[in-house]
Amino acid sequence: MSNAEAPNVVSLSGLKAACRNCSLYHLCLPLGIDADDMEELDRIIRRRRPLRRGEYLFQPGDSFKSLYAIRSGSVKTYTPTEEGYEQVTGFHLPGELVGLDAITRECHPCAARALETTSVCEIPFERLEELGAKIPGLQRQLLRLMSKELLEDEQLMMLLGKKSAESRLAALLLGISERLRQRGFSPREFNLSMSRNDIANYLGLAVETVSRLFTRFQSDGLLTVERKHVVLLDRERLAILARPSGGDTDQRECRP
Amino acid sequence: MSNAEAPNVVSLSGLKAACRNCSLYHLCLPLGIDADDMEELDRIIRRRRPLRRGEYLFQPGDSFKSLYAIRSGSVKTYTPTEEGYEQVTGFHLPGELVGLDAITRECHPCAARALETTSVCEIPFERLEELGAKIPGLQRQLLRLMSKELLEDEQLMMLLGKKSAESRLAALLLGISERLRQRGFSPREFNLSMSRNDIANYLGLAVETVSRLFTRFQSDGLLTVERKHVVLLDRERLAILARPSGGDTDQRECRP
DNA sequence: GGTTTCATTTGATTAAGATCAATGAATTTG
DNA sequence: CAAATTCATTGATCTTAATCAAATGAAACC
Repeated sequence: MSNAEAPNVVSLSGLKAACRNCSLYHLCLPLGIDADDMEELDRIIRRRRPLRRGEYLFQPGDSFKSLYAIRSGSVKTYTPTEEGYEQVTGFHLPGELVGLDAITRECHPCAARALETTSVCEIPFERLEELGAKIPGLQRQLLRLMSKELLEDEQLMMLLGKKSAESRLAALLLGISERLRQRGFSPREFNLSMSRNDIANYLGLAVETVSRLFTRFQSDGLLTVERKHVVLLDRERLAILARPSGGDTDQRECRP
Repeated sequence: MSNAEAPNVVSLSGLKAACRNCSLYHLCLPLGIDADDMEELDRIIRRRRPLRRGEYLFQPGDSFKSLYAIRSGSVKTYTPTEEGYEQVTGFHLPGELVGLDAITRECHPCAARALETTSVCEIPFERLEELGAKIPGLQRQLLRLMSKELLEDEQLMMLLGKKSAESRLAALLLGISERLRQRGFSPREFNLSMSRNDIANYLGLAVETVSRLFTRFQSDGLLTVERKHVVLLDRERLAILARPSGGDTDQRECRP
């Protein structure tokens, strides 16, 4: 996954800010943040050396200082449960923010770990808040991003709550595909940077089940998969699979 | 569930604002919002006639204008999926905010429906944002609340993702218990305002399974249940059940 | 008050996915 | 490069919870 070219965005030419190349930029700019504000935002952002696979962005209990925007690569977040086990809570792709769940407690409830070589921008939260007071659009955008995150979590809950193993994996793949598409990557063909184990853990399935599903999906002509590399051949049919398999819950619409 | 008495809060006496009696108040006040600001906040809040069981606070697709704070009663949120089915995404108790997931899209992705007679405060979001610009503590508190919501969703995801039916129900009961406790209600004894069907739907289980589990929990001496009324007799043991039942995922801690 | 309707409980059977066990491929390490 | 280790796949069996079916209980309606 290389950096995406910026599609139609208003006059970037005068902007020397490095944010220009950040996918997050596309999320901010359309919402009333102009070039001047953008530069100001850019000034508070810290760039860091890229993380290598397996390195931590933060660990549970670390005090919350910054949000992180993924520029390239990918990250998994997970919470260790009692005695060594862990539960993967999310995979984060370029252009996404990590660390939002730490704001309440002022310390990170989960760990964030690079799944591959990953570069991130560090956004010191205090400075972001100060800036937010000056730039109303930014404040609003931050709330919006968090709201979006909530929405995505809800969708995942729906997935985990109800559906068959098949639906879960189909929905995960389509979800990743869609997120990549939104950022200008190919929605059809991509590399799964996470292990089968991570996927299984995330979806609440056994590794073996995930493996079998990939095999089945492939022989059904839905996709091809080789190791990490996936090509979605029939997204339509995958979308059908991703839906509640049959009669889920029978609460038809009733009146107030 | 009747209204809770306010526990130790700083000099309320001079405060004529109705927010004084709202559980949400306890969430706002500790975080740097003083009495004056509070009055201002109070002025933008609209009170509405109580909802009866089954009435909607909003429906999917309704345009997003306001957040709602539950004052008493309870609400379920759910998203209708294709063709009549629904997925319950949350139960909301007094003192909790509903509607945060609508900020991104400016329209509600889910429905909110009263599970019993419920009174809410309507907080027009535009006005709240304006006020947020003036009162830095408020802005911060709003982010904090959203972050908290994210955290709770993550915890639920962990629940749904992985665990046995037993763990799920135990965790739900303990979760409700804890939320009630935080608001000054009894954590030991309460009424489940939602139907078994809602519980099953929320937890991703069949109704029959939920019913059997209640029966089993009761005969194991963990709780007593009669219709809606639940008494948690052994929260310790419930907490053990709520944990990942056995070897979940075997990813031991490895080095960076 | 009695009937209809809906919610809940209980039992019997079935199916989906977990677990156990083993092998094969790929990456890392010395 | 070979050995070691991790990761992925495949097969066989077992467990859990879903599904099917029915009965009972509670509440709403006329």
